Amino acid sequence: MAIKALPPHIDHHVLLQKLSETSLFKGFSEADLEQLLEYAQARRLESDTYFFHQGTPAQHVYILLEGQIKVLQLTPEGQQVVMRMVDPIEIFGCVAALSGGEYPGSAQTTKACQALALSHTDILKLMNRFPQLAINAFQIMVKRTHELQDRYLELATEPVERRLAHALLRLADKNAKETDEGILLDLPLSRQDLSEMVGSTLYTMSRILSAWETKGLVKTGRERVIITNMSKLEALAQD
Amino acid sequence: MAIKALPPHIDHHVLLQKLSETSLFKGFSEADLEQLLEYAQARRLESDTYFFHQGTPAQHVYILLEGQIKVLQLTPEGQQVVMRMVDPIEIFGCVAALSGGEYPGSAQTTKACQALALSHTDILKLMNRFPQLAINAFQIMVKRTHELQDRYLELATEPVERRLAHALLRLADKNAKETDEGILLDLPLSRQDLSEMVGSTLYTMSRILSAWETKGLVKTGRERVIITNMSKLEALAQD
DNA sequence: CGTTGACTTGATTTCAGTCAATATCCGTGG
DNA sequence: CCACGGATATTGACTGAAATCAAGTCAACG
Repeated sequence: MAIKALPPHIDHHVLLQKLSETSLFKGFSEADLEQLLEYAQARRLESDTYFFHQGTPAQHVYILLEGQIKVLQLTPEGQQVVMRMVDPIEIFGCVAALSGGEYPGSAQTTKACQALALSHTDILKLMNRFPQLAINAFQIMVKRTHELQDRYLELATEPVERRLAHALLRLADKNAKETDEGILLDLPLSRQDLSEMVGSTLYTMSRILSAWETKGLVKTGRERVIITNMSKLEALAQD
Repeated sequence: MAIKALPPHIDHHVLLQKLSETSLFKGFSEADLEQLLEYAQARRLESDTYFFHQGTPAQHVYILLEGQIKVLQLTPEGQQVVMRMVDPIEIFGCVAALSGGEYPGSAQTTKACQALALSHTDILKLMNRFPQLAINAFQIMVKRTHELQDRYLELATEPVERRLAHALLRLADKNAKETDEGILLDLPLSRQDLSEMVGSTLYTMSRILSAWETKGLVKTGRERVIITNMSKLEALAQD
């Protein structure tokens, strides 16, 4: 029950409640979760640090409680590509850790983060005890694969501008914060970051955002994007 | 034991042998396989037809015994992208059918094909009886995801020429056929097909292949590619 | 302030897509 | 057997989207 090193501001019951809503632990009773948590370790990381690095043996699955991370892949030439953004109550590192290989990418924090870690071996044990855990993991994989396929298709067929629109809409889905100016994407978001999500360059991002700003679709600032006209942006993304 | 509609030229024992080597049925005894096959139906399809279409409910998992198929995805604008090629003793349709949604792509035969079909519901039953089946399915998903990630990275960072080189090398891995001229890619392979694998156009494919031919890397013909200088092609793919 | 990192903008280049014309191969049927 | 028609492929000319390169601006922060 006692999770090592979990900071006091996280209420135990709220935590259980939250966990029972994650895709990994969906359908688990409080008692089951208590048992699961026996194995969990808390991890706290500052902004701009790494939970794990590409190519290292995958020893842990993580559940993000607070903050945000991005999963990066690095090409041999050193170019970065953002594979996905992870927000609280999502798991990451699961593909690698469940199959027992190496992490295919690096997990970089974009804010201060609080997470739970479960070791590779413990997870397998737990899956034996709770078959539902394996089923849930499988469902997560399936969903992940679909998302990746969608983005692959996008990358193969759509021009940069539309890809950027899609990327912003996806971010808005998860990180929307209403303000009087519009929908603020609530995360540090440089032109460089955007270009890595979209498979382009920071220059092109800058140009497109400028053009959109004059058209009244967005307001931009240093590492900030505010969507001021959602419907027009959606129209742009589709056709 | 008796599989409906399986043509006589397929020997039962050879079939069992083959199946036990597939990633889905790895580790299964002959007796287990016999039981599994109770549920299997044979499907025979001509070249250039479809096992299933994108967007239809995923009712079956298929195991390809003979021939070859490609899994296509179609954009709303009608552009095709080849997600992967499937060769004998691989399974396809598994992601969708195991998760119970719709097929995310279409499975088109490139040759006459012989396959076994297992229904969605039967597979779930069998997974209960043989937990190893679920584990194997999971491993397949993991591998598939990795491959897709690799190709995503490639698409996001590499120029067309290198992507084509990679695509040909991947095909050579699975469909190599030694000839006196070099390594023949043993499948009907039009410029159009290549462009859909690489995310480009048939014109660009034609130009690149012509250039390569004058450099002595390949020999090309109508729907044929022969790799004559593998090491140079590999060098091109890497850097 | 001065330095630094994020951003913008213009000029230029390049890669690859588009369009159009032509060539080549292959099966089919007269 | 040859001619025709329909894929399939090649090639050239052109265009365009986006990358690259190069200044330069702006805001934050010690």
